[in-house]
Amino acid sequence: MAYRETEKMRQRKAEARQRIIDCTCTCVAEGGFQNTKITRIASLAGVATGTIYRHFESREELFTEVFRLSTQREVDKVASALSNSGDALTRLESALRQFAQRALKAPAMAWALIAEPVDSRLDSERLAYRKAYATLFEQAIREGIEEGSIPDQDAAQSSTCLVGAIAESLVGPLSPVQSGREPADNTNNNRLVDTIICFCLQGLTGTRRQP
Amino acid sequence: MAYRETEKMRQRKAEARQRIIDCTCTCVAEGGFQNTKITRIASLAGVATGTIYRHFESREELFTEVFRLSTQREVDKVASALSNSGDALTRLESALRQFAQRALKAPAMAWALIAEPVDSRLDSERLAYRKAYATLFEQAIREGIEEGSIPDQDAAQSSTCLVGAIAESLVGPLSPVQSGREPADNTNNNRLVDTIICFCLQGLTGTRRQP
DNA sequence: ACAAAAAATGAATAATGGTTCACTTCTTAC
DNA sequence: GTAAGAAGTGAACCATTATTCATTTTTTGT
Repeated sequence: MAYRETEKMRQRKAEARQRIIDCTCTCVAEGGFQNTKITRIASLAGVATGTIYRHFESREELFTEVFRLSTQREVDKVASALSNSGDALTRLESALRQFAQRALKAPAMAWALIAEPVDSRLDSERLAYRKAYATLFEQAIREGIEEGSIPDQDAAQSSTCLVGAIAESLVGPLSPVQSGREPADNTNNNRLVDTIICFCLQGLTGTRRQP
Repeated sequence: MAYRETEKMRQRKAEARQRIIDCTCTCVAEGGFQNTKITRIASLAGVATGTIYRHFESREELFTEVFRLSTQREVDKVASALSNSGDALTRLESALRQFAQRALKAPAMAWALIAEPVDSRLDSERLAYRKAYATLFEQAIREGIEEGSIPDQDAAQSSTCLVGAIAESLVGPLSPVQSGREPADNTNNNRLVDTIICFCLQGLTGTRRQP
């Protein structure tokens, strides 16, 4: 025997893999998945194109991994907002806010995750991502109904509406900057988020609110 | 002079063009835009592939045309619902219902128009399609505010939420049938539509409703 | 130092289906 | 019937990148 994988090599490989993932994220944040070429990732990561395939079955698998990691981070933040103390409605409001605000803070990546045209396999990841949000919201709505802070309703259906209303509202603002559109500032973004949340909470509670 | 285009030829060409469009619709209703091959359209329409290109610049242009025609039909129905008599809120409700119900009645085409992963040029048609709905809803909300049937709010923003909530709610039910999913019946569809509409109208009015 | 084994390389390859275009067929006017 | 011109044909072509794989480089244990 001559070569055995050592801890050092295992670590070096893990680093390369991570670097590939990070550089893919960079590319995606530059121009979405569509425009992300394997050659570009390789050159950014300082490896040969063939090396990518030592770490990932295919471009698609790499993209799936990046999509999952990126969305998991977002979903976790929303889950964390929902796990705070307070009544369900208040926690839900802060979770919805988290969802929208974080997207507007990192618009390029959010656009790729929410609205970029991607091929069908990546699109099914997107469905799962939206479903993950909906499931979290649904649970919170159930709790709200239980404790009385939210009126009785079809929690699964309402949660889907919440995801749709927020995502649709983000599509415009997130779309890659076109000439002649002024860049969104924090103030505008905050007003936008308030308005979306107002609609969503009214939809949930059937009680008039001021944005 | 020898050959001049006659009325007869003009008509024959128009018929061929229409046949190509119709067969494209058929293909799209079978498997979406993605799976629609030029060769299949040609064979269905009884013309050679090259003939398609006598009528349309490219596959993409043909798809764009089909997308526009199909969506226009839907948007027109919604516009027509909005032009009935009655207060704005009532007309809006019937328009939203129209949107959702028609989609569920022709699920394959609706899926292609609303949720199928398509390439970016067709996707911008989809944005325009959603924008067209939103603009119609926005106008009705304005009228509602004016006449007092809807409380004051950001009509543009609310209309976007309406489109998002409905579209997102349709994605699941419209998704190409997977094994193990029972086919939706009218009763279920009607309940689904009622639930969506309830959320939407509560979001608009901030007044509790029963689905 | 050596050889076995793994990892890295990157130029060549492959797959795909939309698109082209040289040719054939059809239409029209005389 | 004829010829000019348009429409129709469909097999061959092309463009694009992800992927492959024969070769080179690196790592490891003795």
